[in-house]
Amino acid sequence: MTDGFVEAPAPRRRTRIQREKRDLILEAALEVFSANGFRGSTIDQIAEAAGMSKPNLLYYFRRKEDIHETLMQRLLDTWLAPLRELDDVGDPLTELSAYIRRKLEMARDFPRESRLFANEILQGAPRIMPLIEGELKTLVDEKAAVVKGWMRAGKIVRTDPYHLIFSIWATTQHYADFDVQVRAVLGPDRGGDGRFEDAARFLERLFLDGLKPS
Amino acid sequence: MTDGFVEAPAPRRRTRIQREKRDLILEAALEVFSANGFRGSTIDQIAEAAGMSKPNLLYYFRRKEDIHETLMQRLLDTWLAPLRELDDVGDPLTELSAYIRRKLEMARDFPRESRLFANEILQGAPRIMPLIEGELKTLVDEKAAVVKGWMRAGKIVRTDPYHLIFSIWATTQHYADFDVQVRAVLGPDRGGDGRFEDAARFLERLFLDGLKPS
DNA sequence: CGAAATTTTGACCAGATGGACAAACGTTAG
DNA sequence: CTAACGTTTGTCCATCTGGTCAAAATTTCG
Repeated sequence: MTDGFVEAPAPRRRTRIQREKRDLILEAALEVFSANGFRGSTIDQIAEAAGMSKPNLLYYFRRKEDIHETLMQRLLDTWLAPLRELDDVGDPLTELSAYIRRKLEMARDFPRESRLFANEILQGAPRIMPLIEGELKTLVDEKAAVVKGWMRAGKIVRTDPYHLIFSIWATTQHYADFDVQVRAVLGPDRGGDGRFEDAARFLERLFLDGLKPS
Repeated sequence: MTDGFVEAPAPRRRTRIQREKRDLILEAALEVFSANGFRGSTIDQIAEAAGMSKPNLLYYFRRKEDIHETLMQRLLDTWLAPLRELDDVGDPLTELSAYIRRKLEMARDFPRESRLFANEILQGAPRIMPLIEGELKTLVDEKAAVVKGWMRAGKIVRTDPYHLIFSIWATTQHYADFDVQVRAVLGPDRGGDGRFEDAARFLERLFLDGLKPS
């Protein structure tokens, strides 16, 4: 009774309906939040997208913020998964290429997640700063150390591992976050489904060899 | 009387006060919009930031959307300036390096502009799609052709000029749009003012030579 | 089955927000 | 100086929005 549960109805245990409906709401909220941002989204919109009434939705999540918080918490794991897979053993250049490919696949397959995250960071990460400074930073530090090891071993060029990770994030997430711009600029011909493969080819080349002709 | 002016009080000509106050409002709106997004910002916030009352502000801009529209229109020129300077003559690799440096300087010196733009694109560019498909696309097409010329001449590696431009946008704007994340991950030591120089060094290296050790 | 617990709904509320308006106040040019 | 024009303010309004609540409907389980 006194322990700090933040979620809506669960004094003891989640029922089947609660699990189902909460998932439904989170899916709807992902759709709405990622398209309109937190403040740009209304509970009514989410409720409608989830096929239920507003008071009904509020039975499962007391407050709008709770939905967002739960969503972000679940999201972060998915979001960091590709980086988690970056493996110390195995050929460095292959590993990095694979990481870039995985991140690009995520931008293609989970653009809503990417935009939700981008939205949050853009606003100064008011609701997830602890996660950034905690879980995310820890993982980046760990993988930056791995990359540093590769550099010391002469397997890849000596540069800044942090900025390397940033540049991979930036270039890949760009295809989710700035999708409308990418499609508009490429035009109807080249902006179709093939754009991710083109991007993959380009990025692989860029990160391995740069632009200077050999 | 019948020509299509959208702006507030100007049946004929702007007065001195109108020019000054409108500039004041646009500056305040840049601050507020870039931090909270369009829907997340209120006229009251902008009015307060501009040091005037809400009705007074509404005397200069009839509607919230008008402020945003004017802001975006003025912004786009500044924003595309670095790309405009990309010059056909001159050494390609030097030109590209200079472009990257200029874009990074813009991310450093005009982060609010970058975030405002990112916010708008993230939401699907509902208010500036015409500018994207028009002015922006035209310029990119033009400069992509220049880059293509360099490739044909063997001055730089043969890849996709559009994705090259995207990757420069993405990596540089990242330092404005995702600033809080960058600073949080780098930590208090390395997240200080030096981060832009580190980024500049890293990006120059990446775009020229890639990661593969020679 | 039938009581208890869970879920759903309609009605309602308070505060925020975009915007209208007329009256008061300032400025400027003839 | 003063009339015309430009600027500022206080007040007001309709709508939107997050959230409450009690009653009704449904599900669960002994």
